[in-house]
Amino acid sequence: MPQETIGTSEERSPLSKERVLRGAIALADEKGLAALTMRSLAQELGAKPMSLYHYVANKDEMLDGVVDLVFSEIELPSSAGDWRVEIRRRADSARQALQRHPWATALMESRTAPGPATLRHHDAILGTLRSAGFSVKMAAHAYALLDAYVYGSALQEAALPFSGPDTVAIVAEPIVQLFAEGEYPHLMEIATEHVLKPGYDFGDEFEFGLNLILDALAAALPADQA
Amino acid sequence: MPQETIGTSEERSPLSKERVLRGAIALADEKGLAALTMRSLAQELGAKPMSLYHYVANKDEMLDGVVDLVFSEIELPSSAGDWRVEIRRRADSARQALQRHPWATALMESRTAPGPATLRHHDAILGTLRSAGFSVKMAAHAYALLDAYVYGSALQEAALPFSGPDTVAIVAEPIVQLFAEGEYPHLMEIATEHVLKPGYDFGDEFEFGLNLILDALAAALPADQA
DNA sequence: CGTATTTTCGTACATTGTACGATACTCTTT
DNA sequence: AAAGAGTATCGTACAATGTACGAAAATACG
Repeated sequence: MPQETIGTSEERSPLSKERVLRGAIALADEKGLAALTMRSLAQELGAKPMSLYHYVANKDEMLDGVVDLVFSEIELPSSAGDWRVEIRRRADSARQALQRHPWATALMESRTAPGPATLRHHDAILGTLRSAGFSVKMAAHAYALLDAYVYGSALQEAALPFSGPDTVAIVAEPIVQLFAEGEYPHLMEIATEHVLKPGYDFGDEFEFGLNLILDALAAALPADQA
Repeated sequence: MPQETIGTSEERSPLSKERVLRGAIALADEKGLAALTMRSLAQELGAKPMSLYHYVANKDEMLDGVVDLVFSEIELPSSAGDWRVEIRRRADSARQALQRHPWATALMESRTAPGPATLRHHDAILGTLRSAGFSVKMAAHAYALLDAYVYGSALQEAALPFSGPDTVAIVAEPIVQLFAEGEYPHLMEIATEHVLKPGYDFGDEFEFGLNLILDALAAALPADQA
């Protein structure tokens, strides 16, 4: 049966690096990072495994590209306008991107080779800080601080067994029972009196920390400019 | 030649979960996380691969145990004494632990099941904050903030292609040349005027951020207590 | 001793990344 | 249209990995 161009709705749009990387992201989003294998990705794209290697040198390099693509989803801050607004916007945007792709945080660690989107991203933030009046040194400090916080929060959130407001209780209840023995009293306290309360949202923790950092940086700005 | 109890200095101390986990850490420290395979670990321990499975259910559970062991290396803060001193001590200690085991940061992401050392650790920090006078809610905020910062910094540091003061220049110089084209002007500026300066140490960035956060939390404490 | 339990291991298999070379396809030049 | 050159796809095969399964060896205990 050598006919094949009939109605098989298998879309065989031609491959490309772009399509490979986007397919990888989609697969990781859908089935998790562990399910992202060259074989399954090829199948998803309607191709055979070895075909991918025409667009990526190897899996590691592909993951580098994937990370850079995720970075490109993050809104860049502008150097004009209020720096606090701009920095906050990109922080929220980064958090959202890493929420959409929770596996990405893990990836960013192992990859040491930043791609163009990553570099552009870093450059934009530094530009915003410099335009706001921070000295070179202070901009570096602020940048390291903000970045550590954003990625650290993403790490925390990815490790949480729940996501979104009010979904906590379902998962947490049995866990709380486990150490009701009184071995971790303060964890208990936080859990029952804060996290398990209806309406709890991890996003609030994020906003609190971000505000605190921005306020403190704003307070340090005048002295730095002098 | 069926003799074997002679002088072969292969130490065949009996296996144990402890020995397996510590061996795993040692191997990851030495050869990197990718080199940590059940086979190589078994060899390191003078055993055969399948023997390990009497002490760990599978590799994933082993990694959970490894992460918990790394956590146990971090100094716990005390609830007595100045909270800022205590929190700082544990932050520095955590950074050091994650510097000793740079691969651990990546692991912490994927594992969702915290071990006893991890729980004890979290509990101790919350205890210190509560003793300092923070409200439940504020303690949760402060804790999330501090933790995100510490792990985020570890993530950054692990991604850096250098480590320790003054080792930057060697690696960074050629990179800087690469985008000397002027595409990333602010990165250039930071690089040449700050990071590449002799005496640069990433640890200084860490301390700056930690101080800023602690100061801001201290400032928020009185209002929170009221 | 023997017997029961624990600890160690040998073999085997499925899954992964990917090296290597062959095939199919596309485009230019005649 | 034919031929040739390049490009994109793929088939086959191999080494490395986690680990299921059950056998063997070591140990503990009556």
